[in-house]
Amino acid sequence: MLIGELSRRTGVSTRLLRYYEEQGLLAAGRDPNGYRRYGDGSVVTVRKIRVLLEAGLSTEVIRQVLPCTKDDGPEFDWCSGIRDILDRELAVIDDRIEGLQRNRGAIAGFLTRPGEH
DNA sequence: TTTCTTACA
DNA sequence: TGTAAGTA
Repeated sequence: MLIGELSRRTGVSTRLLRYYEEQGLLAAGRDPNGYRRYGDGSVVTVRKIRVLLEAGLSTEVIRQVLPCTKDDGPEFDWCSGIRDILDRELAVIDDRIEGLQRNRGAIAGFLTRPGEH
């Protein structure tokens, strides 16, 4: 199928589909006229990419993790060092949460202080 | 009409 | 990401 059909079947814009390819997430063949040609598997690949993206993973992490996903559900077939990569992601998220909690505490403090208005 | 690349908002 | 331009 061409990019337009893949776009309709996945709900992802052609712009993004080309971007995914540029990021090494989605493979595409080429027709003699230069048009990208996709196989049926591309539909599930795009769905997996979306799930992973919604988990907040960067395209770089997805590139490493995608080849180790199972055909059906987006999730994994624990090969290579996927666990380490994902564990590291969890750690950076925890760090962000800590920082946000500090921000929250500071702002909440401003609100509990009697205003001079 | 659809797709392609490049580039700007 | 959307969109414009100029093609094939």
